[in-house]
Amino acid sequence: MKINPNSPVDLSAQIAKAIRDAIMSGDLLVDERLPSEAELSEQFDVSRPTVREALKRLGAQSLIRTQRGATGGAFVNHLRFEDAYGQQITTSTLLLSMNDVSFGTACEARYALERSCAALASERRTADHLATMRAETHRQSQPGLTDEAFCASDVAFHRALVDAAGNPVISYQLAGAVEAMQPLMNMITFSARSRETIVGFHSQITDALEHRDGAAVDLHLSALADYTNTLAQSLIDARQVAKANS
Amino acid sequence: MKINPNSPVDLSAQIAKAIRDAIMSGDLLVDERLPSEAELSEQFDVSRPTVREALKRLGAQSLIRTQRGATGGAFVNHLRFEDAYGQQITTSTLLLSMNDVSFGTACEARYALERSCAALASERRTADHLATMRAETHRQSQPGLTDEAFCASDVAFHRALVDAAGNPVISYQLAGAVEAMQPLMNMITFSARSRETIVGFHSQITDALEHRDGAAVDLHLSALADYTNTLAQSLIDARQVAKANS
DNA sequence: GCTAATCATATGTCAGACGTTTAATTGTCT
DNA sequence: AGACAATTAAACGTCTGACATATGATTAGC
Repeated sequence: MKINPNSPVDLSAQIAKAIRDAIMSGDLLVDERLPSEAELSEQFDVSRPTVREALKRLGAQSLIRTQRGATGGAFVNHLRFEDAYGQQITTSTLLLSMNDVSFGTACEARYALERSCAALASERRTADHLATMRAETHRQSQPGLTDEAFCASDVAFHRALVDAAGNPVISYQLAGAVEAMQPLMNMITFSARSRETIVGFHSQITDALEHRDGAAVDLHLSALADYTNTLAQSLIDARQVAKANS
Repeated sequence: MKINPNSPVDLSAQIAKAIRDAIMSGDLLVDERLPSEAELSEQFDVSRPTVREALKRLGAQSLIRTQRGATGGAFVNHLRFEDAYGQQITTSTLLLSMNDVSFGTACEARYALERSCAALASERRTADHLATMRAETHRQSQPGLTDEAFCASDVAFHRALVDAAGNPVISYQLAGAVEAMQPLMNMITFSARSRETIVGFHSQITDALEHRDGAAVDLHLSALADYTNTLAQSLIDARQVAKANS
């Protein structure tokens, strides 16, 4: 746990790494209080601002939380799945937008992962999950819905499907896959007619889930994936044609 | 994007959020240079240390990178999949260790997600993937291998399987699922005999992949999942019995 | 014994300064 | 003119010291 002032790496980065390692190795337990900033700056032989920068780094990763006041300080954070969702979605969104992942690749990943919970969801789905999915499907059939609201509802539908698998690890992993797709879907304005088709798929999926027919859920998900991909591809082709004619 | 000095939220957190939003909305493009720390502190009407804390937060999420020197500054980072792996693994590991996820739940998630790429991997696997998997399987059959090295090789085997699907989004998502399991697996010391069984499964999976038989890959993965889960369950039961007798 | 004022502690923020890195500019020599 | 060396300027990295603010603990007073 040594800090090298002559390293090309920032002191605050070294300190953050040292503390992070201590947390991951179990040397620091959940809810345990770290030494105060003044004490840390003495231990690491750096100034308080440097320690603070290190703590902010850890805070950005939700590894610690800070509290002001007499009994305050930095505490090892109990990382919860809900806390990790947001970061997962942020990272996934940026990865997709910055690495020119094709719509096909993203779509393939999303549905491949989502299909993996079809069987589990069929086993464990509750009436609540079905109700949510039906409510969202109904919302999607409303005529006045904006494209944004439709996409949000679409995401909510698939979230319910994933959550129905009853496995928090899967829900966490798929949060990025499902929700990061929304910006990509927003790029393609679905026509009113395609909405009807999607609503149809959603109804079929929900029906299959109600009958606990995992194979059927998988089948309809695959069909939805194919439809989405084909639709997107045709729009992309149309754009290229328009571009070539201009 | 206004900063409220009277908010209960830290100024540095507000500034970080403002810049993060600008990056995610596309107002700041990849490799674009942010204003210098001095300029930012003037724009947001805060001191330079506060701006720096905000920048460290963003740096911890790999959203920006900083460069010293005359043409230095903070630049919007081109987030790459490889950069995101590490954070994904760190977060997944902590989530598993802090939320007393049962071995069964973690195992179920891991294999459910991994099976989702069986079909794709069968289509796209190259000779390279097969070679890696066979090499790792062979390494696992060496008698002198430590438990740690065995687990590392196990992870490498499954990484190759996932990468064979040829979809970077899937590889990224499964990095956490596969690699975060390693600490959990380390907790259970596999006997020499169970190693043989696992090597057998690995050989079957590789064979199926070589014949591009996705269904068989899926089948053997399921069998491996069942075996792992049963083995772990029996060890946990044995511990409880020992505990009750002590 | 209970409430209210005080105190101590620790984080949040600021101001100013100096060191270090790095690239561009300038200057000199060939 | 061209190549190399010295200077300069911009920007981040770090330090010192201070004040503000929040909050639990202590103490004083009734």
